[in-house]
Amino acid sequence: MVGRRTVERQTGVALWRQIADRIRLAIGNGDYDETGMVPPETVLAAEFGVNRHTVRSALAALAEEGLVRAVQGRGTLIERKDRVTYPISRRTRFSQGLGGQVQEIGSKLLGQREVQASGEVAAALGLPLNAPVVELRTVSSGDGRPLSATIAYFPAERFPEMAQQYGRLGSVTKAFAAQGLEDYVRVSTEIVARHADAEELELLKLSPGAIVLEALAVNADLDGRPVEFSLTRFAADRMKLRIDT
Amino acid sequence: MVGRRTVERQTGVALWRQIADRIRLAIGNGDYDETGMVPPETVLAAEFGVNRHTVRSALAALAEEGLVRAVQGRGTLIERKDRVTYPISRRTRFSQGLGGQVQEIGSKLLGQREVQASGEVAAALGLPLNAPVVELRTVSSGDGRPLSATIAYFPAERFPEMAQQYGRLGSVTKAFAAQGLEDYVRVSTEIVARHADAEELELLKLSPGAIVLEALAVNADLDGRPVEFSLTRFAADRMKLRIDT
DNA sequence: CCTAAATGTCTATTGATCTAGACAATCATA
DNA sequence: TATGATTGTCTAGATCAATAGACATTTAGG
Repeated sequence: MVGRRTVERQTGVALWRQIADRIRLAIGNGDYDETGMVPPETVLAAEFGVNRHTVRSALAALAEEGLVRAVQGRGTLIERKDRVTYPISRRTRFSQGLGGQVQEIGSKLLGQREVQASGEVAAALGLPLNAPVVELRTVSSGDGRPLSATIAYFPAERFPEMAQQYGRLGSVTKAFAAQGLEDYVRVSTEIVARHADAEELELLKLSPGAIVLEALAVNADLDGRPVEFSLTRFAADRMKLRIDT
Repeated sequence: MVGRRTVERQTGVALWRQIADRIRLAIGNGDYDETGMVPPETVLAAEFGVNRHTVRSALAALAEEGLVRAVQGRGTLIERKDRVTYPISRRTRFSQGLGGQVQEIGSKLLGQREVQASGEVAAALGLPLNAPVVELRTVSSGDGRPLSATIAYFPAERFPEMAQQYGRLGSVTKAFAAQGLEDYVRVSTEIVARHADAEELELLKLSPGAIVLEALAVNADLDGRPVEFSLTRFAADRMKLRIDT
């Protein structure tokens, strides 16, 4: 990996947070797999060129996330190794893609309502401005930890029962099927990365200051008519996206 | 857009930096296109629930980046609207994809050498461990601003002149062609997001604390044999990735 | 059972960040 | 040419982040 042991000062990002991010990445890369432990605090402090207390703040943040557990006299043990891979392809289906990587996949419906399409939503779905659309907000989890938060929009005229069917079936694919749409494909996905905002911190149970990968996706039926526009925010420290082409 | 006007305290990320990130995002989204200006400092301070001085720190950081310019008595003018879209598809070619979005595309070769393939590189290229590979390090720019930094690996036995040809032609596609490979396709791309490290801050001329999108890509010839493994780090505040499927 | 290695806790100090308020300087416009 | 809106500058104080050092506590191992 291409990890460098340096931190930057006076950047608006606290040193303990930078160090926590580095250690989380190193754990995810398997750098500490031999021992199953993070190096001692004094060693990390020397590596990063900071005081031991600063390293302790970083480790405390990782312990708060449940990623490590410090044991007095022994060291800091790694509890979890992270980063689930989320595949994006023409046939992207959330639950299928994660198969095998996590034991339990959960999807929780946070809210549903009918709204008027904003400019962005209307353009994506090929609808006139202010056309009625169904909005679903969901959070998906793997092994009990939230992985992504999604806001999805569907044309209300074509899929009037979307909210109801999703609530019953717990799957977009099944909800489409129940309304006569047997198949659909991913048309485009746009990805940006940014800091998580307050709502995302709560929904995804992120440690504050974390990064989210935001994916804006359009799905269409086999005739090319858009059927879904979704905005998914992935916890960047728990997920990577994989595009197979 | 789904932008919320909240900032988090005691997160290890300074408020001025969070606010700078938000405003940068809003500018990129075209939220201020009507006026071509950022809202007044007092308004922003009220929106974010912070002191005006804190907003000023954020705007100073954006001015440092050349994104805005404050004019006493008038307001803070937007100098650049950001986020170039980088398309990822089976036929991903760096320079072609950006066509029209930026005037000048520049690619600078930082270094070249022959190294032994690490486990990661060997696995991606389908080579034995420690097989000889050519490593190229480059930085690409649009309109004079760096957009991405790449480390690319090529099988040295098959493409012995890779470094030389790239230096001469300035393009991976052309360098391949000069060595008898007429066509190649993108096989897979993995994307993660994280904070930029010190080297990336310098290479990409990022404001400290910024986020990078890291894309690990494998290209193969038409027989499916891998010809290139690359690790590209995009300046997340200047780019978005688009996957057309 | 001692010792080394590691984490846990405490105090004190310095510098960065954020708030608060006041006022100056500049620009657009009525 | 006033006036209001806006950015620029300064001071002071409060809170957070980071350093420094000392010592306690726990664990593993000789």
